[in-house]
Amino acid sequence: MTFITHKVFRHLLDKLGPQHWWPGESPLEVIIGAILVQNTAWKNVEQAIENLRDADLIHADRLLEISSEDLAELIRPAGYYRLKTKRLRSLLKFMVEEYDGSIAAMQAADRHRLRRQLLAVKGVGPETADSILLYALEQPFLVVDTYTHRIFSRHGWVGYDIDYHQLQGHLTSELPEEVAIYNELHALLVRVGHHYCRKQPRCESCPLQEMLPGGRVVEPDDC
DNA sequence: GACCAGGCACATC
DNA sequence: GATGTGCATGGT
Repeated sequence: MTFITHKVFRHLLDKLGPQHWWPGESPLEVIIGAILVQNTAWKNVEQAIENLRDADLIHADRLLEISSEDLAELIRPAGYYRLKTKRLRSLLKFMVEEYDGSIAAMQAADRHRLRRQLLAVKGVGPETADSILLYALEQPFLVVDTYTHRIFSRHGWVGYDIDYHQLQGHLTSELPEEVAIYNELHALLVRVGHHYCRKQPRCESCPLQEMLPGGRVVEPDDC
């Protein structure tokens, strides 16, 4: 048993320090961000969230009161804005109908049942659900994303064809089930993931390439 | 101008 | 069950 995940976590945390995630000011803002960031650069999401903040719309009930057209216009910078308008509304509707729009009520619910409920909302897949659970509700679910998959498969630590839940299980099986650890690990992987190029099935100069043999620190660099 | 970004649902075979 | 496609803005 090598516990590569634990080694990667220690290495990145030592080298880069805590990332203080999620970049959002309230649980609801995190939830909104989780939808808006789907297949989108965070930079674009920031502008959309700022628009909502400026309009004082970081409130589930107010967001459901305004028209879809108005909401779409506000979140336009995040891309896929018509699609994300629908997804946001269906998620907010779920929260209001099932939990009275209360973050505390969601936190008090059985976390596995809540996860299944979130996955049943159109537009909420496993990564979005886990992002909401971990970063908005502080429940121990590790978020797996394209960077996680790219990093671990490119180094040969897992097979390229591994799916979301297999990868999630592989990673969590080597870690204590703790919110603080899941929080940092995902944040660190996103940070370093930006330096892994999309194509090459194998890359010799990716950031963590030389981590294992010598335990040597490697600067993140383009590959 | 091409390529990419912290996914997901749906169509088609 | 696997594979392909639409969704869209903004930065490099």
